[in-house]
Amino acid sequence: MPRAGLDREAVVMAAAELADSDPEGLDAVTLTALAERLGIRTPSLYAHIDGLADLRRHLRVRGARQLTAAIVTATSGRAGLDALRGLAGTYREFAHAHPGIYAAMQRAPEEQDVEAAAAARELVDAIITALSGYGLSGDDAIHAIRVVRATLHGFVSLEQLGGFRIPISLDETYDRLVAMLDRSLSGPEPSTSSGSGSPTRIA
Amino acid sequence: MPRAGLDREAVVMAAAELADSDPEGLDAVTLTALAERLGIRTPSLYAHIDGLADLRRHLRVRGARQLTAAIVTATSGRAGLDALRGLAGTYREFAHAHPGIYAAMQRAPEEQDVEAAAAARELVDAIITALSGYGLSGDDAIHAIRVVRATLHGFVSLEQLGGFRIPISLDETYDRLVAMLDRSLSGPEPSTSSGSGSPTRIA
DNA sequence: GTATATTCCTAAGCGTACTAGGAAATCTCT
DNA sequence: AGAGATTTCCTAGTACGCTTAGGAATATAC
Repeated sequence: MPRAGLDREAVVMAAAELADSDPEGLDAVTLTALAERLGIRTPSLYAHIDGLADLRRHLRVRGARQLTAAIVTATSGRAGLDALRGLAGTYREFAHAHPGIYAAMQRAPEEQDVEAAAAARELVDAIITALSGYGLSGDDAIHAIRVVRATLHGFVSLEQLGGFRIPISLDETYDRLVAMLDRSLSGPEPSTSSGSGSPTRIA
Repeated sequence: MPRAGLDREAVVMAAAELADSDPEGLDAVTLTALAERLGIRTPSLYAHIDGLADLRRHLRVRGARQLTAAIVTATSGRAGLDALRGLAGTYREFAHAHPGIYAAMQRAPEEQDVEAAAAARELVDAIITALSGYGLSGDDAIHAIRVVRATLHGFVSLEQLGGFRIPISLDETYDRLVAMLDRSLSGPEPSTSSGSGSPTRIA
């Protein structure tokens, strides 16, 4: 019996392609379907991954890294609204191009998964770096980054769930949302302030 | 063999309680676990629901209606920032109190599911009504409502996914997010305008 | 009180994840 | 190049969840 010459990368990549291409999305990623796509039997997958949960974990980490890289390339050398637009555009495009992976990233990781934690942290760091031109610091920076992440994720998530049904431009809505974020990031710190922590903490 | 005296409402309610109480969340809602909780055998559930997909559908609709009702009671008689705060607070509290149901609501409904579509529409209508005090109209209103929905959902979703790890007040972040929305809703229409549709369209 | 409908059951099928254990291919090391 | 060790892949089989079929007991309608 000839070997397929697989390794973990190939298996995870195939799973990612399956998740992104199948209309069922992430639910289409069964070990059976994945093995069939790779031309091997289901139990043979266990030579490369440690079961379905482990595969999903790899998908999550892979997606986070991919998105991080895309954000870095899209925002390096840019600042302010320019960087924010790059960030927002990249974020949304990633979700459109990789709906299955984006869905996989929306599962809470295990508590002790250090690899996933590191990948998530790098993603947040990339966003912080992209928005560093706004000159945020201390707790303000943390709150601001949280607001940006929540807003971008919320829009993309609702868009993917089919939450917007009226036939009016979603691009326009997204532009306005980005403009709102820009005003919020540029504007004066709100008076609600509660203590100023050490500068350049991480959100 | 005595009967348990169930009906569909009781079955769906038990499923909701299971989803909200179990640490596994929505994944804990299997027909086997649900039947056990109700003291019947798995196939007996089919007298009340039409399988797992149908059960999830009912959970989705039930959640949307519950959230709609909560928003209506929390915002009626209030306007402007007051109403926005009521809306935002209710939204977040609902997600905290009902994590399983909120998760169930984040699954794309079937295309032809008119009941789910109606429930979703009523939810959006409740938000529109809550924010009517801002005097929005036309396409601006649609974009504004979309931005509000995306932002609230995004924050709550990230919060549930464990996306915020730094030990800095999430309440404070949420307050700032709400303040940002208030400024955006109150401020002048952005110059990006592209046509003004008929007034009081629905987002 | 009888006929009908509903609720619940057991039995059985199918699909998916997973484990055990073995054979063939590849790698390593001299 | 060849022997031993490792890896990849296999078949066989278990466990569990969803689902259907068909029957018996209970509630409901007239």
